Amino acid sequence: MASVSQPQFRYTQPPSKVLHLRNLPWECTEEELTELGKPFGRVVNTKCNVGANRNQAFIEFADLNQAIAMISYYASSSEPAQVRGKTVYLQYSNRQEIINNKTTADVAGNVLLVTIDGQDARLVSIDVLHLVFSAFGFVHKITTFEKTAGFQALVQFSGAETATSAKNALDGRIIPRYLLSENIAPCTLRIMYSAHTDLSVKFQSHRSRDYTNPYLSVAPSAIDGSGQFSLVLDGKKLEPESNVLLASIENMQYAVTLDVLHMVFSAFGLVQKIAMFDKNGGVQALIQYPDVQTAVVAKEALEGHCIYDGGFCKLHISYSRHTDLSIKVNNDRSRDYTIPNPAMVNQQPSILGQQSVQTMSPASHEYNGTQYASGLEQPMMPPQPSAGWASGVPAVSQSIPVQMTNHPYMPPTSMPQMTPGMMQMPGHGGVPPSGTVPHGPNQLY
DNA sequence: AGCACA
Repeated sequence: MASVSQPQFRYTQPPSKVLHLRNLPWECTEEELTELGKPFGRVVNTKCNVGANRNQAFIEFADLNQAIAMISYYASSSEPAQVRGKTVYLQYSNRQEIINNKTTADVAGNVLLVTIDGQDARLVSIDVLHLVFSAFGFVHKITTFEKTAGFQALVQFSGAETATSAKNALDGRIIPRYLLSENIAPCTLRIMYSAHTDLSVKFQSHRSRDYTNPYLSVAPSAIDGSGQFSLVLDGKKLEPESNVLLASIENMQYAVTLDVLHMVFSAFGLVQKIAMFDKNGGVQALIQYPDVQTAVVAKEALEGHCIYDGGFCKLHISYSRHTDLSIKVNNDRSRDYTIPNPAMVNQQPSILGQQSVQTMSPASHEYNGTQYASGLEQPMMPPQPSAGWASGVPAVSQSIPVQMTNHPYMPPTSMPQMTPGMMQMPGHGGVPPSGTVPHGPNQLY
């Protein structure tokens, strides 16, 4: 065998009045260390939260014999040294004194270094962090990053006072469950002071935010393929208002056709163009109005509502960065309604005609995601749109059987005419009498 | 669970 090289660790240390402890709970305080050493002598200095995991510590006794007493005691004790129920391992330190560089982590500042602990720590969004810390004062900026210590965030407050109150209240606590998805494991916050006083946030992104400057440009990485912002700031969408809306459809049990979208969005004003596309396994659409105001009203009215009863085809709407869509071809997925197209008009009703023959039971035509992709099969006829906003459908579409649901939306300014029949539709089943169908968009003009 | 920001 080769000669014995220097062992990485020496298992017997020469005595020192400084003891090295490991396997401590990270919450361990200097007071607890003092308590632990007190029975054996006078503790003159301590240092906790040492090491990358902050689970090591040092205790310095006034006299070497006191340190020896403690080591000897626990060497033969049946009860191990414990802090907060955790067994701690101790040995002589290879240093002779504790050097207490009172730096960053100990000195109160306006910026907190937050470590998020837990299985799913990195699933905690910056918005959740913002919410949690905002309880203690205005949060100026947040940055998040990954280090060896795990998923961390720097949270900037106005001053050390608010930062300290947040630290005192949140250090060691878990993020309230109701702020996280049910399937996310508990996340604990560990908080120290950072040496920073002002974070530099260049972009609004999923990793960093500057709440003092909402109009800071958005990181290119945060803009998706459709030119859409996906950020949220203070619970509000960050993107500026636009005359073009991006609608994504959640829980799409039924195929949503261009015509259904046109009908729904026409309730708030002239729809100039619609483009539908597949995104992340779902369907999204860009809907263009002539002006921003109409789009704002439509967004406010439709956001979060379902096209069909039963929570089907829930709409999520945000503003697009687009102002004018370029529709290259009029087909079942995109349409420019500003350009009269006789050929299209002739093609289009055929789709509606075929679909209008019978209604189907909802179960018989669940959206399977392949209907569009195949290109061979026409999207099947969904049950009639039935959500509250349909009350705003223009009079030309009044043959649509509209049901008033639990959350009827009344457009704040211009409530379109209601025909008596619209109000009198019975039931909430979402399945219309057979033979009813949305009018083709061409009839609106 | 192994020595103090490298």
